[in-house]
Amino acid sequence: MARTTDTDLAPHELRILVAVADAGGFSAGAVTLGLTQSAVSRSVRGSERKIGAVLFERGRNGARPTAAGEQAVAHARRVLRLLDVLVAEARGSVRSDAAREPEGPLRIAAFRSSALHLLPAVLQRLRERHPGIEPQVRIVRELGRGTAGEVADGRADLAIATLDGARLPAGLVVHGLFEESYSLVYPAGHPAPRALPLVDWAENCGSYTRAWWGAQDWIPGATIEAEDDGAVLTLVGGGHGMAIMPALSLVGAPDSVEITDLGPKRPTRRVGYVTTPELAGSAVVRALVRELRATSSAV
Amino acid sequence: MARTTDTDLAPHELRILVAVADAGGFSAGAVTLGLTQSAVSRSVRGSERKIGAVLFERGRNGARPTAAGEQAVAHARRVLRLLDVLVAEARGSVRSDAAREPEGPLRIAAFRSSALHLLPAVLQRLRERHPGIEPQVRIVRELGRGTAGEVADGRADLAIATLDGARLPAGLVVHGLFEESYSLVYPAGHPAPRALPLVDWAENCGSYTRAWWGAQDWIPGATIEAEDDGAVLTLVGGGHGMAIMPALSLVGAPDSVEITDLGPKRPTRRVGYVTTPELAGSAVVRALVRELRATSSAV
DNA sequence: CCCGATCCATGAGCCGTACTCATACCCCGA
DNA sequence: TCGGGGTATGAGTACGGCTCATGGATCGGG
Repeated sequence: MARTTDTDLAPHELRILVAVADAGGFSAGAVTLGLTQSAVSRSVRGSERKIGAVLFERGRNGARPTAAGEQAVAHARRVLRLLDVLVAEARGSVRSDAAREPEGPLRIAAFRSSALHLLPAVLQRLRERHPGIEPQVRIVRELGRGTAGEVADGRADLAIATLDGARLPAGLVVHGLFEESYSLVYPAGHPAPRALPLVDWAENCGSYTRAWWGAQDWIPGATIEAEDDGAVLTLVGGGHGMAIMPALSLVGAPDSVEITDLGPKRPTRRVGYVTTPELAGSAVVRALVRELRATSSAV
Repeated sequence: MARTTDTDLAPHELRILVAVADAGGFSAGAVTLGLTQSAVSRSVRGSERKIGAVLFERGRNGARPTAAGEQAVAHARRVLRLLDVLVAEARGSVRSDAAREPEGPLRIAAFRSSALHLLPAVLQRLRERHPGIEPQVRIVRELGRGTAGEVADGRADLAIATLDGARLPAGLVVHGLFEESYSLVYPAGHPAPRALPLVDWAENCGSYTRAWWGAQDWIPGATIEAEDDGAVLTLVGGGHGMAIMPALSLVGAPDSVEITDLGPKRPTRRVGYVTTPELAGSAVVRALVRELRATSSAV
């Protein structure tokens, strides 16, 4: 005798859950999937009945996941990804059992400076060795849950992240790659850089420089807030201030800025990668990690 | 415009793949699912078309998975399990946001001595703390791919395994729990135990004792092959031989045997657990691992 | 050698379900 | 009170998956 209620969620139902969560509403989710709002509404109700819990709180403007909904959506992303891997690997294993080339899309979330100054070399090596892999880099600001959050939510397969203890990506795989130092940057030839206003940007307000500043006997007179590290560098180059910036942001800095070491007690930050446990073993992620490590150890 | 070919496998299709692989044929798989052979045939063809690879070799009596089929079936089991976990955890998170009780089945593959002498204490603690979890222990001989193979193939959620480097469970999560020593066991009061025949059992032919034997200046005169470590202990207790056995197999050994340490260069083996990346983060597996570690560190 | 047994494949038809369209509902702000 | 975001729901349609029945291959035994 078959179970009276079919309890498992079909892939398209999972996709709908994810789309609704991402889009923030049934109607919006419907358009991203090319479906009708009606279909989405029915599907979500069906999923909720199967699970036995309300997954979305319907409100005036859109729908927001409940606690159970958050759970379900996060899991749904993983199931969908695992299904992709299933198909890709089974498809791949048709050619040769042992030495099979990793191939397929690889979604990378990276913070700005890593995407500009670390990833290009990595991806070039990756492309040379595994032309079948199609990396997709998305620049994500290292704010809030940061790049690791993209992985946690299933929107990326691997994140290049700064590893401060604050962000705790429970249940994710985290590995350090290298530690980089912060340096003082100021307009080339400026006689008294410390008198200049400090140029900072949102992502840099982390725990790294706080402690260092606390130990200094001088504080900057004024502070300028810039959009990102690139803008900071431009401002400093234009003579509008000085900044404390990590090495990655200073790769390829123009001649108009001068960089000086901050001495043995300078602030540092660790850069590493974050991925999900189930992807850590997949061929594509393994290939990328190998190149990441190789490139990073050369830095 | 929708994708012209629907590429994802529905749960029932995955279940059919698993059933066919388990039953060894389309017809046999059909009866285990309560379906028609016709339905199974169509479904498998559909899955093969979606994946783009032949998954089963149809033969005279039954069907056997191809290389791609093995891959697909192992993945299918894992996807199905992950779907179960999705539903269970989302259902569980309906009661309270923070303190949510893990619940649901938890399939454990363990080798004999660990199931007899390690797991009972672990499962008792687990039951006390998480009464909603339903552990199912299956004893698997540590031969071939061993208990870890059960996890790799999706037939168990967690394996208690001996961690010799030989078995390489690529893509799985492996953690050590403790290291245990081998001891010499012989009939109590026997004057010359080394003159007795060596009693051994199939699973013990691992790499652990090999090296040690090579360094010894004596070799046993005869060897008796027993079914498992329990039988070995009985034979030794009956005065029919002596044996080299790991500590777990010697828990609760009868008074009729005497155990002596083999000195500082005695052989040892590592015992640990193996699980899949996607389950490593699930509440049920996490709960079990916690008790495993707690119990093991007390050993 | 043919016969039956035992597999899988395939054609025809039924039925559930997942979609669309259209409409109803609900709540808020102007 | 009405309009404009949202979601829910009724009616009708299309497709996919199921069963039944049959066909085709392959082997072992009288």
